[in-house]
Amino acid sequence: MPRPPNTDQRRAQIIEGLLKVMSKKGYEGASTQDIARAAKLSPGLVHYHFGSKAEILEGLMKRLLDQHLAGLDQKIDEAGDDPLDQLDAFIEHHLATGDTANPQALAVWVALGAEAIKSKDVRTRYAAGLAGIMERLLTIIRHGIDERRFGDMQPRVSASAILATIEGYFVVAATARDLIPPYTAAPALKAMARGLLEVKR
Amino acid sequence: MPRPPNTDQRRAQIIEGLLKVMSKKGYEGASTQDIARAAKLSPGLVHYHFGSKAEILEGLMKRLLDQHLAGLDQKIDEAGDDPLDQLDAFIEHHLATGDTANPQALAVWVALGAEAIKSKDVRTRYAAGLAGIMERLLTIIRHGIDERRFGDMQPRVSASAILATIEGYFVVAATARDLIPPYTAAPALKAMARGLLEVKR
Amino acid sequence: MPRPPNTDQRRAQIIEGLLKVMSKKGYEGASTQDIARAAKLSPGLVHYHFGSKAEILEGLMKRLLDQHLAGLDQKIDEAGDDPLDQLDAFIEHHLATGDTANPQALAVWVALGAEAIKSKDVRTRYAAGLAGIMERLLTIIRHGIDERRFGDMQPRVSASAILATIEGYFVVAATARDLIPPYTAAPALKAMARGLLEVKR
Amino acid sequence: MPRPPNTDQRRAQIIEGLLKVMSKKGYEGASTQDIARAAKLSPGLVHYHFGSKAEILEGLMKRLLDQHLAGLDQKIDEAGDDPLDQLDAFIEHHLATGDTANPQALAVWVALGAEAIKSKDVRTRYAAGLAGIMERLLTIIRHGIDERRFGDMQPRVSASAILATIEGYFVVAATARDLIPPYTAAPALKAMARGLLEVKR
DNA sequence: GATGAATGAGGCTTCATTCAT
DNA sequence: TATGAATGAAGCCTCATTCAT
Repeated sequence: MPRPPNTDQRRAQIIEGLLKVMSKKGYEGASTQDIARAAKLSPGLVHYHFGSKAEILEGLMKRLLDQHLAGLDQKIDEAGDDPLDQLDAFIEHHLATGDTANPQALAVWVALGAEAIKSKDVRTRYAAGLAGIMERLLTIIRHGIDERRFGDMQPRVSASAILATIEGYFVVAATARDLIPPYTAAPALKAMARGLLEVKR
Repeated sequence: MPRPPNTDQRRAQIIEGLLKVMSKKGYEGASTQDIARAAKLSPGLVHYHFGSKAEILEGLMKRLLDQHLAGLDQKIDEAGDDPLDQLDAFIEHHLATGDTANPQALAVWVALGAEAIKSKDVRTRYAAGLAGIMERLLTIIRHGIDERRFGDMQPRVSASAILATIEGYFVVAATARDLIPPYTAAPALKAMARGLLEVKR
Repeated sequence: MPRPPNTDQRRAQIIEGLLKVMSKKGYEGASTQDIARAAKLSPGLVHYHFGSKAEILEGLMKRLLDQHLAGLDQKIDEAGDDPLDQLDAFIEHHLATGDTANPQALAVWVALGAEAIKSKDVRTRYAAGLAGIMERLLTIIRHGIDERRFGDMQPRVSASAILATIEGYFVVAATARDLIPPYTAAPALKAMARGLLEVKR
Repeated sequence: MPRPPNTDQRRAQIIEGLLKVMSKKGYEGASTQDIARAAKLSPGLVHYHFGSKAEILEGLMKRLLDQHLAGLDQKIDEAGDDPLDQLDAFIEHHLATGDTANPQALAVWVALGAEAIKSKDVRTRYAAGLAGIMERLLTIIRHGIDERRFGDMQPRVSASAILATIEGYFVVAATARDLIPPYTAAPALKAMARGLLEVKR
């Protein structure tokens, strides 16, 4: 009499465990036992559901990106058809709420950036994540250019600059939050982006 | 007739060893043996010259920051008295040359950001480093405001935004360089900064 | 369907391993690997069941003292109500049987004395152990005084002297056994104690 | 032009260094560097004057014993010809002055006892030291018996018992001094010895 | 004689992973 | 599925000893 499979739930639990631990200790610092404890599971079970620590990380990245992009797409969608509104929605989704809400995800994201340097696998996924985000931005920018709301410039240049600013705010917020006056990140980036995109009116 | 002291040289060698290894494997991934090998020294010697691995990291951060700030100050100085020229010099020092020259230092800097989340010590130093860089930027911005070349805004907001963009370009360059069109980082940030600072003429 | 827990047994095994090794090499000389080998366990397992080498020592001290005091209390109990009989039982429990039986425990006890000088933790426990033994002795002596079988003197002075003699026999037996004529320790201490306690009849 | 040899002085310095360190950290805990530091000498010099750490210990034991026996012989000599006076002098030399004066030497002696269990070399020397001390005691006792001041008993039994008490006081004083009421060690041992030796008048 | 840098083995501990149940 | 014991490699660091000067 087989018990009902709960693999998905367990995997989610474990990924959540890694998220918690990793936000404080990084990836290498997160031992299997730490993860198990944070997930309230036994150590053996972790390797039952994941072949290796690296696989958990893979799962975590996927979850983080999927959630982020889903939320982002929704926000952009809700912004309507105006490219400037869409741009603002894009920026706010990344930087609003006390300049980057969820500090755990923030810390993990920064840790992932460092991990990407060491591991080709992580780098590939991390870059794909950034590319996915940038894709949304490019769509908005191209739309703005088409509508003549933005100047005629190379979208990739502007998009990568905006993306870089967001990434940079993440790093600074996670390591030296005091340097950023509260609630200024999103407005500042909006101003910068307007300069870059030569927004009309 | 003792052997001539060479501690300074050895310490520099070891720090250089950490730099090399860390740029590929991160801090935790850089084992004592790795560092010794990269420095072409015996493992025991590492701990003869440094009390702990953390101390080597401390030395590395100091070296990185001191060199960076020295170069930065010189560039700003050479830029003359015009605040806009100074701003450009500041930006170029960080982002010119194929969008951030020394890839090793770049990778290490990103790794340090991640390490800063885990270790209070590293965080303190890292934040101090960022603060030092920002201080230069604030000086430039205040100078521009005084001269009425920049609009009248809160310098810290602009400074942190510019700093964030630089940090973000570092991360993206180190992890997903393809996303940045070559040689566009400095110009893009200059454009953004002009928008933000309401540069006159 | 988990593997049945055997932590208690394993811990006992490891403590036994330390006892064996320590009796020959002392505490510092007993390496983790030595202990594991003596316990017929893998090195990693030692730290799975004990947080540190110091914890194993703690366990060993506890075991040694608990066993010793349990045996001692039983012997005193069996001696009946006569204080002189109790005293003799006390002395014999420590010094009979070829002048201190278990040579392993003896050697370990001497090593613990040395360790007590270096480590506050060990010192505290060691002193507590001595105090526990002395407590039994004090009870006997006070009982003898009450019954007017012993002279009227300060019990602590006599008790500490008797305790010192026992401790000293341990050291000499463990390091220069030849100096003690066989089977003379207990009788000699009994004679000394009688002089000290002014035993009547 | 050879410089004046100072080997003896240096050796004494180094031995003194070991004494200091060993009284706090034991023999294994006393690293070569520790010893050098305590002796205010360079690490290299330690091995220039002593072939190994073990040799320093050998030197220390010799110094400790020679000094001790010299002082002891003098005290006994000063006590005159009365065997009881000699006995008291013997006891006082070991236990007077706040129950064992020099705490450093005391701690080292206890550490040596533990070391004797591990190392045959140390054991041989340690046993020889004890034997030397006991020899003095035996001489006194035999003298007392001859003079009919002591009863007719086996001198070695009494001597080893007295020696054991002294050793034991050392251990207790070094590890749990509180258990010994101040200034009671010598008087208590005198009383015990009188019982044992059946001292007349 | 003297200095202090250099060596390399070994110690304690952590950890990803496997295994018996 | 689940548990938690078990393994063995590897990491950081200490240390007696040697060596170049």
